Amino acid sequence: MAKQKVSPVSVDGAGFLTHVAYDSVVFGFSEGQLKILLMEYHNTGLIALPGGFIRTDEDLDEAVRLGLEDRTGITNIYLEQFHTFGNKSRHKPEILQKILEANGIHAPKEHWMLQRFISVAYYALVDISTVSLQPDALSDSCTWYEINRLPKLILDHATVIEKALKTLRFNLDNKIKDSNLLPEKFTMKDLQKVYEAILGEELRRTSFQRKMLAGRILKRHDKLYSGEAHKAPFIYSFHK
Amino acid sequence: MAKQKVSPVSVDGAGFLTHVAYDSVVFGFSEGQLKILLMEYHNTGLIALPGGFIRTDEDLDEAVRLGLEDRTGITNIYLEQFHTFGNKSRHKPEILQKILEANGIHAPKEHWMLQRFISVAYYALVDISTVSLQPDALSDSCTWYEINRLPKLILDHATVIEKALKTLRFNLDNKIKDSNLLPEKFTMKDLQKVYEAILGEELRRTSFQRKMLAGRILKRHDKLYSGEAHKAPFIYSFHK
DNA sequence: GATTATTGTCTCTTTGTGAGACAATAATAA
DNA sequence: TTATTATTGTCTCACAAAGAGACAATAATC
Repeated sequence: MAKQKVSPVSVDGAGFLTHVAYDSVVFGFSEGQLKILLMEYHNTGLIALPGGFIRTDEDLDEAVRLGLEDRTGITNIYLEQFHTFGNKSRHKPEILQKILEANGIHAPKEHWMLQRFISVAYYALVDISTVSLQPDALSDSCTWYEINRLPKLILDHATVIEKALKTLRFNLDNKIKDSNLLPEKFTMKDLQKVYEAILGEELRRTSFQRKMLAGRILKRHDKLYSGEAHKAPFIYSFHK
Repeated sequence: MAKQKVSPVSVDGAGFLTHVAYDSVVFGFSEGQLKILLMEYHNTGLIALPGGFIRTDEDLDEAVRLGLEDRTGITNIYLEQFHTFGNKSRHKPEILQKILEANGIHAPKEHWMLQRFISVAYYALVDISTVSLQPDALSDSCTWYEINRLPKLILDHATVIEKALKTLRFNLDNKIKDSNLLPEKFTMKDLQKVYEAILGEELRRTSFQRKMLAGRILKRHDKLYSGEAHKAPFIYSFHK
């Protein structure tokens, strides 16, 4: 359950799969910090992960990809499903009700959006600098938050983020190549900064460099003359 | 979508979360072979993973655990969610219809069991020797199949199994301790056989032994005098 | 007491990584 | 032009983990 364009809806889930929703944890990186994209519902002060519902004629992956592209504006997002949350304690219809009310929608108790949801959670890795944020009708803001300065979130969204980060850390070596966390070209230091932000710890420069070069992930390009008073670093990109 | 006790049901999903199901890939080990538990629906010849639906008052994990305990008879199963399958191409109402018909249930087109499902998949690791199989009303058999001799399965269940095995292989070192694949006490060779069956490759005996002893997973007990003409192996159990 | 199959442990090698040394720059200051 | 400074690319040494094989120590049989 979360944020998506929803036209005034009928009591049954016409067009949507009832009892199923998705949430997405969008990781971005800028200023040496790992960040997460969060939405705020207007007139409520409630903050949540971007998410939505699945149309009856959409694949699950497709629904998540499209919903997210609507918001971030980028195509070719790296997206990965990591867990499905299905505790009955997640069901808090009063919160949904509050959001709907704030938007002038008076839904009866039986309304499908007020019923219990199983939520399939995905994480995404995007290059913040290439994204233009566009909040939708239900939300009044759409903001990057530093991973260690998150606001209070609705439902179990804090838990969802925690699990997303755990999964990302565990799989980082395999995922970094397909991630969109860095621009096309970057230095070894840039790459190391991303690793450090995600892992939440500092890494040895030399070991890191050796490890990265050992894998056949990186393609080396010209040097980058940044104008600073020291040796110029090589530029790299990921092999396709 | 799959096999579970289902009383003749109303058109809406009264008591169940519509559009949501679970499937479980139950791994077992015997005779040096990794096996999987499959169900056959009577009068149809259709073979499927054991699965079922989630009641509106059950946690997702709870529903899977209880459903599986019904079938295998063991408590304390090791269970882990690994993926949620949500392609729209999974929706094949004619198969469900066939199963219902074979059980004398004539469901109208709008029946909730004939609608599209998102299926949350779990895998379980059980010790075959401690399990007593009890097929339910809808199925006429409930059988262990060797992992590399699987029959034709309904829907995308072959894909589900493949992904389960991949996940299990990737996480084996972390999961083996909590698994129920072996009896309480076992030899190093027994343990190696399990690894080999799961990974699908042979392992070096000495390296394997060293690695297992290096981790603090195993407790060593007396020797096992099997009556065979060679040195007696130690017996081990997992530390709790 | 010799034979046979298997087990527990040891050594040698290779690979990966932590930790640090050091020469090679690219701009700036003298 | 030369020295200074910060940073980068690479090298060495130490150590841990894993592949590969050697070998002595059994438990039953011949």
